Amino acid sequence: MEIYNTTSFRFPPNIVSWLLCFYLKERKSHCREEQKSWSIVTPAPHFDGHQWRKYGEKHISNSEFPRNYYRCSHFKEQGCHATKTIQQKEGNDEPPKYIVTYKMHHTCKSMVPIYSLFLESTTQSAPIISFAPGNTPHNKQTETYKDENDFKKHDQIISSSNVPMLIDLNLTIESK
DNA sequence: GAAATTTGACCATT
DNA sequence: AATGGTCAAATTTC
Repeated sequence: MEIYNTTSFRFPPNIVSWLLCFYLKERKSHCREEQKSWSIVTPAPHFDGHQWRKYGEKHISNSEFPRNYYRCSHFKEQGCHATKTIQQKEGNDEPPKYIVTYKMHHTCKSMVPIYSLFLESTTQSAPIISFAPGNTPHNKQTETYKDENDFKKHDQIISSSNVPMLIDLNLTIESK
């Protein structure tokens, strides 16, 4: 087994927010089917494993920053009604933070997973998160967490790190 | 030329 | 009338 290439990329922190969404108390209500909208705060509001199409922008009264409106890119072909808004949080955060508010769950099947990220989950089954290089089909996952203990381990690692929640993930491509 | 974004108009709610 | 959400034509980007 010979390593011939190593890539490192910064892992967007909203994944961490999503994990916390599942494992902190409030996640229970946030992730219920009947929940209509839920929000996260993140410095990286765009990467959440789904493709979005911007359809509007509004200035909000008493807000310094405009609010951007996105809907799922598969709205037309697949009738997916998931939407989100992104608005930069007031204050001089460095890096800036954004409030991302989601409405409706995805009903689409994502055709082109960027890093095959599965964070949608029912409350019954444990969520599955898998990372794979772009364009790689799901059977080439490099990491899969599928049971709760796995997740708790992951969660602890994340929780023990300090708040700038950027994780460097080494992607190692190996030959036989 | 297709697909995504920009941007003012338009609409609904209060 | 003010506010926030959506539409859609024009524009930009790939």
